[in-house]
Amino acid sequence: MSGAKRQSKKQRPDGLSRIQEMNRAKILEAALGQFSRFGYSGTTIEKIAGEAGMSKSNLLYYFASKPDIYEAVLEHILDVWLAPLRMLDPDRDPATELSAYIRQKLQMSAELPEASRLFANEVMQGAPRIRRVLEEDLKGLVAEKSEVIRHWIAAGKIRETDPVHLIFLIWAMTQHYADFQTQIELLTGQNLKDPDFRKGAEEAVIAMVLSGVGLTPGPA
Amino acid sequence: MSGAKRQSKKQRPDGLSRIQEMNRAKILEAALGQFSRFGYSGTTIEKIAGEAGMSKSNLLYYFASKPDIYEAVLEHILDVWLAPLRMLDPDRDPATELSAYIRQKLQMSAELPEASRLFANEVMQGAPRIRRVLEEDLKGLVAEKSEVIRHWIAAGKIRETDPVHLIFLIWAMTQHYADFQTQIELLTGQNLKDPDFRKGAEEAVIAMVLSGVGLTPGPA
DNA sequence: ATGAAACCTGACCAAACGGTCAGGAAGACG
DNA sequence: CGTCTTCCTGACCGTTTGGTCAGGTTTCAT
Repeated sequence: MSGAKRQSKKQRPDGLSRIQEMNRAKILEAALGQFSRFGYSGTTIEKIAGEAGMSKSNLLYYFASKPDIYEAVLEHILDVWLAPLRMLDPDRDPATELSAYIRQKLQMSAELPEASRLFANEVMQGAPRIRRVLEEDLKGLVAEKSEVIRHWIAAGKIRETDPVHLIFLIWAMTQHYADFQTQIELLTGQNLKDPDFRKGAEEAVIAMVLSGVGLTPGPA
Repeated sequence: MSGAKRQSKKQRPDGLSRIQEMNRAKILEAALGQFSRFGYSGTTIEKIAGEAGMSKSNLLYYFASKPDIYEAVLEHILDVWLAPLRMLDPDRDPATELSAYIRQKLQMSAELPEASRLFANEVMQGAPRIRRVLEEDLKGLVAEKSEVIRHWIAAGKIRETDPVHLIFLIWAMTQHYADFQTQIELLTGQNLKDPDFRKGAEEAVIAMVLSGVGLTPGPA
């Protein structure tokens, strides 16, 4: 009767109760940690539950099955993961855009290395659950951004380069710092969370990419 | 009594019988395929046995346990995997050496992508079984080859660059084509086994690295 | 040939895992 | 307060998996 419908609890349409929202978030976070470290098969729902501070039964109250959890985590991450590439702007100059893109990708590797590893894991196993997204969304996105790069080439702003390889190599370099974090730590004692090391990585990747497309590292 | 000891069968000291040699090889190959695709936990010894054309029981006659198989595969691969880096020669010119190194790494990604993926998998899970090798052998090797690069810098042959980042980025770019083979295939329909694509990858990586260290791609 | 060692098999077992279920505790609303 | 829904638990179950074992078959040197 009162004007606005109360939104505190029990909404079927879309919203979740406070408890649901909290617990689902805790589960997804714990699941990301486990799946990224131990892979799909190496992760048990009991460990996820433990990490999320609840019982296995309770976890199964929120997610019906293990595949359900895995897919939820994957979906939850994919958007974030592809966001930086979407921002490549053909109307700004390539040095700025490429530098910004690399910095964003490295930031993600620094702040969400688990996401990078989960994604790598999924792809290495043949991408059984994200084939569709890769074939459709990602393929389209890459085609679109390849066009941006070709546009820069045609305008004489950067050297002739294969756009697709360029994109792959930027992914490779930036994600490497997350995926091989352990190895990097063992060899250097540092990772992207050390500001100095991160700066070194940024400079190394940016220098390589910019000079690779025929741009001098340019002004500070 | 007879002068030379026969070597056909039953030698404890080191050699294996023909049957052992053959079956162990078949197991290791099958295990590489399985572990690299499904990870450690996602692989069952029964599937390995099936792939190797023998029964689970028989496989366990050759390797006492699953960890045993895994470690054997890993060890079997590590030498091959690190070989190219060992060959970096300070006395030859950097353009030749770096190009050759990149080509060798890409060749390995083309011919043994499973090995690359297995290695990546192991490292992503925290390198629990090859920590020692990384901390000792690989760390030493990287330090040694960093010195080579510094030597080139000091001699004015290449631009000032952080040697460790340079090595990481070469690893990243070359191994990416093996580790993310599925994604690359979904996006481009090609992989390193296509001669054209491989050539494109070689050119892209070499161009990027050489210009990254201040060398023009130079003569054909 | 023959006997011993090497090779192989199928039946079996205990532990771990994903998932179910009946029912109890806590929270929201009249 | 009462009651209805949501939230949570522990016991339980079927399957899968790594590994064992007793015994059979092949291989090979003599």
